Amino acid sequence: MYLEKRQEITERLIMDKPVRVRFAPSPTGRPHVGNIRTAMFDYIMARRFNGTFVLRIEDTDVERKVEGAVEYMMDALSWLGLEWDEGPGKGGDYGPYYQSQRLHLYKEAAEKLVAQGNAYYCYCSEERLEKIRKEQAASKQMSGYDRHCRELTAKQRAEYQAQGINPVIRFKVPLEGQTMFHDIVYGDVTFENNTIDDFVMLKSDGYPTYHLANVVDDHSMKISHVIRAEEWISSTPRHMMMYKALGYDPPEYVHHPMLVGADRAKLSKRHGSVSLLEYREKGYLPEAMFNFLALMGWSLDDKTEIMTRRQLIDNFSFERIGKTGAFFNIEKLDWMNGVYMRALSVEDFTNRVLPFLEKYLPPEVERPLDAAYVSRIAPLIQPRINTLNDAAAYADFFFVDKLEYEASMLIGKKMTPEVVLAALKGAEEKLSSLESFDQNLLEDTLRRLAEALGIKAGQLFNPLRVATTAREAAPPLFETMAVLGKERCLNRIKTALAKLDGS
RNA sequence: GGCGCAUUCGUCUAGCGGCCUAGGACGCGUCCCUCUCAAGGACGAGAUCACGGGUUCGAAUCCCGUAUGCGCUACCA
Repeated sequence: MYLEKRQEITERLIMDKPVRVRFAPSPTGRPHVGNIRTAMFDYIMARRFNGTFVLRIEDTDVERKVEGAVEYMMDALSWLGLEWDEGPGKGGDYGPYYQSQRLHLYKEAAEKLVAQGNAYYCYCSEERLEKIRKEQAASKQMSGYDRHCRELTAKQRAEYQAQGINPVIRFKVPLEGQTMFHDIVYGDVTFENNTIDDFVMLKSDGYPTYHLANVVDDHSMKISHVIRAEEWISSTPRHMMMYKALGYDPPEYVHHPMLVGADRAKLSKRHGSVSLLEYREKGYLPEAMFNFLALMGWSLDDKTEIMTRRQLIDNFSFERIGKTGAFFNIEKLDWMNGVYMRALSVEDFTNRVLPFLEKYLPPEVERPLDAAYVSRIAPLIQPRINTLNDAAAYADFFFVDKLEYEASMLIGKKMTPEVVLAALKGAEEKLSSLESFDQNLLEDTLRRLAEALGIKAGQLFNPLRVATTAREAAPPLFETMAVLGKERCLNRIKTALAKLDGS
């Protein structure tokens, strides 16, 4: 019943106005999986309710800005199929979509708030701010700006101005009362106004802080739902205050839990492999990644896990977003990627694995690879690897001429060199007289040979496997040999015999 | 320190007052299948639902407190 009520509320909120959501990354580096998961919620939400997905670049921190970060971001979004409807590369009616190109809007809003008495110029130096922070920390007082410039007289302002100080604009937070907002995931959240300090809206370089830019843009871009990580909950009351002072209607808020590292702390670069693009390089499939990421912090029911993009979109609902931080479990991703890999058609798999083989196979292997040959190998490796870049290490023996292994590998447990020698010699003889190297014929021939030699099938197959693949675990023998072909197999058996002689 | 949010198997999660002696998945173990390896199938171990009080005939589910974790506390986002 409780759930139904919430659902009703959500549906109504959605009906009220067209759904417009935005993903608003700050171009400070490679996009990590946590960022992208937020974008995914935006995308799914937009598609689910026939809305618009806006990409907006929050490049308001000149110092942290990283060259190429926007391209990385767009690359990552595109790889996952998170296509945006408005934004860089797409245009739209609410641009520009780079905040650095919208500076006049923020300035205008900030000055309006100053004129209304909701904000003020602050001339405090960084040194002073640093000093009060230290004092506050030492005396364990509440931290935050001490409102030194809140009630400056016109004369005082003129004096500071004359000193050539570029002021910041701070919001005048009410000293009393509470600010409350409703979050669709977390419910009602209330803050005492006296725990919030007079935050900076406009920096002295003329750039806005996140808080101001966010409010101005979400309003002017007609954003209906703000979807962002839980870390923003504490900032939301500031945003509410600005909406109110500016006379805007606030959007709906959907905060979602964060992705955490192994130490349960907010995911960041020090947690290692967190950049989304790294998963592409490691050979994960975008559809698996999409499915997996959607399940971090969201679930459909008590059992469904493998879902197509369409199913994920059609079944998405806020009510099913969880509230607790999720740890990125790579082992489960590996499993899920394997599921998706096995579901691919051979042709599709071949096309996807080809570049990975090109890249990771040893340098002596001639390039470009023969696509027809790869497509014969593909079905043998497809069910046995979990990521595309496992392919090269797993299937190298199909490509490499000189196999490296110890002679002792040929002699399995409960086997003697004599038996192995006889088995391989017998195989060499039988196989060389074979006209076709068909998988069924091979099996038939070799099983018969084992029988004739008076050994178990495995006692023949195992050394043969090592001889032809240089490993004890490999794809099924006869299929493998059929793909390798007669000449290569016989050569490898000869090499194995030589190794046995030498030992 | 202040404020906010959270807390169910190792991990991701189901659970919305009786269906819960808590379900599923990954991983792990045993077995089956089998030329090895995967895949697949069967079975199993694994959670006193953070703890303590309350409310109720009945609580993992509601309330209060405590603990712990995380987030915010920047002219970062």
